[in-house]
Amino acid sequence: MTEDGRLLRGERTRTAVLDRALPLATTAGLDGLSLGQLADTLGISKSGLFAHWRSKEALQLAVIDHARQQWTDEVIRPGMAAPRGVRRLWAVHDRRLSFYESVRLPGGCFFANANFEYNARPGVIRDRLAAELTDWMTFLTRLATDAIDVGDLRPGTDAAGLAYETESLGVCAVMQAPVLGPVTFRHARHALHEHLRVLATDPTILTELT
Amino acid sequence: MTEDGRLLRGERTRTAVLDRALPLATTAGLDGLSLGQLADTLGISKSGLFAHWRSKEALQLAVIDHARQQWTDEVIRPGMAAPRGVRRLWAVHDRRLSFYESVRLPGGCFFANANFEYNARPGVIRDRLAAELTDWMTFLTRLATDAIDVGDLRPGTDAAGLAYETESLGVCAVMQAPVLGPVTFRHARHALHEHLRVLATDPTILTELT
DNA sequence: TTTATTTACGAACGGTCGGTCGTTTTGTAG
DNA sequence: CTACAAAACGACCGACCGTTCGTAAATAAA
Repeated sequence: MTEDGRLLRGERTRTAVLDRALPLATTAGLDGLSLGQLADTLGISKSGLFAHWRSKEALQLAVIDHARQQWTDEVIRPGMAAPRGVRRLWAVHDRRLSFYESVRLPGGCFFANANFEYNARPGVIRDRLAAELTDWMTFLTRLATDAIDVGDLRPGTDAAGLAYETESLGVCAVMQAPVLGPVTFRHARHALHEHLRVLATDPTILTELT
Repeated sequence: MTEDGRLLRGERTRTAVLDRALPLATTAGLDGLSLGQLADTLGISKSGLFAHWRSKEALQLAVIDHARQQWTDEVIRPGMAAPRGVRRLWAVHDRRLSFYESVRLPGGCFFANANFEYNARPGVIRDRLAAELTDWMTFLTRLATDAIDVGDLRPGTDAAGLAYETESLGVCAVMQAPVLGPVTFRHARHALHEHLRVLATDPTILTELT
């Protein structure tokens, strides 16, 4: 956008629209996202959106890409800065919780909301969301496997199971926090910490983590 | 309804409507529930619904009550038949997983979906859903506390934390099963089983459970 | 400066939404 | 049988939805 706030054309307009669409889709739902409302809050006309995306569905898919990009930049990449092994697994878990604990996004996690919304609605969007979830679980499993490989966790540890538990604790903390309060984040941290302590070859590794 | 399938008036009509509305609201969302579509599939007129509920919101609240009733009858009550202590906590966890594992309800768990849908939408419905979630967590915590009181779990065990982990594992298994497959149910059972074994005063109690 | 293309606009479309109204049907109580 | 109230109906309302279209403005290329 220009210095006076007006939108420029082309790519910059597109990212500006997606920046605005993501929080709207997070709170109102990816399907409940209203193109009219989106255009109004951007100060552009509804029909102008169709110059950039051929349909609402195309825009929704772009929102998903945008959300993944943001998630990668703000959560995964910083978490990956931690040393390999169980420290990195913990860093990703902790970053995710911190991200939502500091109320960065109203409406909770976009991907969790969208997955729930489209669980029973076949179509292109559901397939895309399913692929994102599969990728994410593969990533978590790889973190767990690495923690086993470097010797932080006992050989024979169920990497996929550990990834599943990490994901469950994280998602539910974000989901239930608006109702049950920030205690859910403490529970999510404590539960995984306890479990890792049981699985660790040297429990003292865990004591130095938050 | 009469022997030829037509609806009678009064209470029986109301429960017939709710029986039909609950799966629709589970798949399309409590807000995405369409009164026109609901009336069509029931073979009645849309305006006829307003003879029983003054507004869509009133019907949505009735759907929540109906879902809770069904949940109590089909999941909680059978689970409570188990002996006190850790066996009962496990029975409730297991019943919940079995309920959805056998594909009883398309669209997953109504309450989980609705909670996600209304997390960022203040209003009467959100308040009601929040109350339901609070009640449910209180119930789970009570089960955990009881398991401690009867001596199944170590004194000093974090009952609220255990309840939180139970809920997280159960919800996410149902949520992710459509994408990741039934392996999520195995993970949810295995993870809680492992955790309970760590917390148990006598681990042999756990071996006799599934 | 002229030309071509992208970008944005306002108006309008068909469709669905929740909701209202007057009327008719239906069950039940007297 | 009569009278009354609950229940169901069809027609209709205004609002909003995603989408299209013809056109005008803005940019980039010539």
